[in-house]
Amino acid sequence: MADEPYIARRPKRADGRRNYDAILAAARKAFETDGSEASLEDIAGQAQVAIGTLYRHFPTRASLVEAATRDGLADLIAEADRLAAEADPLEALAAWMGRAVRHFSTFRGLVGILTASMYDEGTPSHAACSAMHQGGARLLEAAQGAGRVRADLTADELFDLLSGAAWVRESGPADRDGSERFLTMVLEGIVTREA
Amino acid sequence: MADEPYIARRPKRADGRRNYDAILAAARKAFETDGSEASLEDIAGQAQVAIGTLYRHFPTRASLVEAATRDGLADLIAEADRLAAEADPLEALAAWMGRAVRHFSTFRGLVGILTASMYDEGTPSHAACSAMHQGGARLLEAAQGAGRVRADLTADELFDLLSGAAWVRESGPADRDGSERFLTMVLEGIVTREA
DNA sequence: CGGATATACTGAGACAGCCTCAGGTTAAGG
DNA sequence: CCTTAACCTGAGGCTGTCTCAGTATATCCG
Repeated sequence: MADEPYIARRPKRADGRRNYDAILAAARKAFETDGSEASLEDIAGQAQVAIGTLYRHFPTRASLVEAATRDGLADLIAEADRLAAEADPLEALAAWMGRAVRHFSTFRGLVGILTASMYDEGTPSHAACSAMHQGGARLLEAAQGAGRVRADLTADELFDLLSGAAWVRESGPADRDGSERFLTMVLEGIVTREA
Repeated sequence: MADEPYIARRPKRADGRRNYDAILAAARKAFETDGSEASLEDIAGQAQVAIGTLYRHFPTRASLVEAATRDGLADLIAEADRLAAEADPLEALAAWMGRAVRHFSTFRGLVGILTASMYDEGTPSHAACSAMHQGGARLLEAAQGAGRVRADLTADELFDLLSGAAWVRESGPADRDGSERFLTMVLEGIVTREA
């Protein structure tokens, strides 16, 4: 608890809000193009704002990434709740896994930041990551309760599998998205089954 | 074929070889500690060599990484051949997968470089990566031929799974190596089987 | 409307890391 | 020894991060 994680707050003054939003929009575009390591100076330039202004609103790169992906993560968490109400727990889990992988690989570098956030409390995205962890764990437990998923799989392990799939998606060649098949293999296993 | 990939060659003069080796040793240590993004200036400093000397021997970071991991990759390839001679094809494949994952995560950032090399011919590690790809593919085919592994799994997909596991290993918390269980899940699948 | 004031903006500059290249050094062969 | 190709050096240009002293202005309130 040495220092509070920076959660960028929407500022009070009108010009502040304008700049905050402009920076966020520029950041989303830049992250999409160049990944999470996009130049902050470029982002500031695109937002027509001096570099100091960017740092005023987003003191760390992680805080900017967090703000840029906040809505998407919230959607993902909401989706977990929605799917939990579905009839088939295995289908719900599988569907959510696909969605999670897609969110994790919104842009290059995101999975890494999210994974780090999961285990480091002093990080802007930690709270949201924990919430997502819970959502995923609930879906997993439901599927396990129904006897559809092996009982010895932990939520942490599930997220390892999801992160791996997301990493493959963001790192592989542009013309091949391996994550779909990746998840199939994870679900079904690569070893043949006895009939 | 625009430009040849740069494979660092052991230089001719005695002082050149000395420096080359010193840089390589320093690089291995630095990569281990700081990952593949370790400061090249620091590495040069540790090797008691000016920065220009480092660049003379290793014109790109990738070429230094390639040289630093060349032996390990060669061992891995040799191991594939050795295991191919084993009795049980599935055991051979599984054993090799574990070994591959361990090599891929020798230090932070390696998997990314290796994955990029796999699909980009203009890269120092491309040749070795291709050889490794072949070795893995042979083990896979053997296991598939024996009916032990699902026939629709391609070698590319296998490497996706391995890369994912390696990435989890290098990115996860230091006190938990998720790659072991990761591979178990990949092999067996997380969905329960009908008896 | 006209201060007062907290909030916000600016951009120069310190610093770190990458990479190049012109100029100096030296090992090795004859 | 002398030649020469191989090698080494480190200043310097460049990009990018991050800070901070100085300046501007939105907003509130009388």
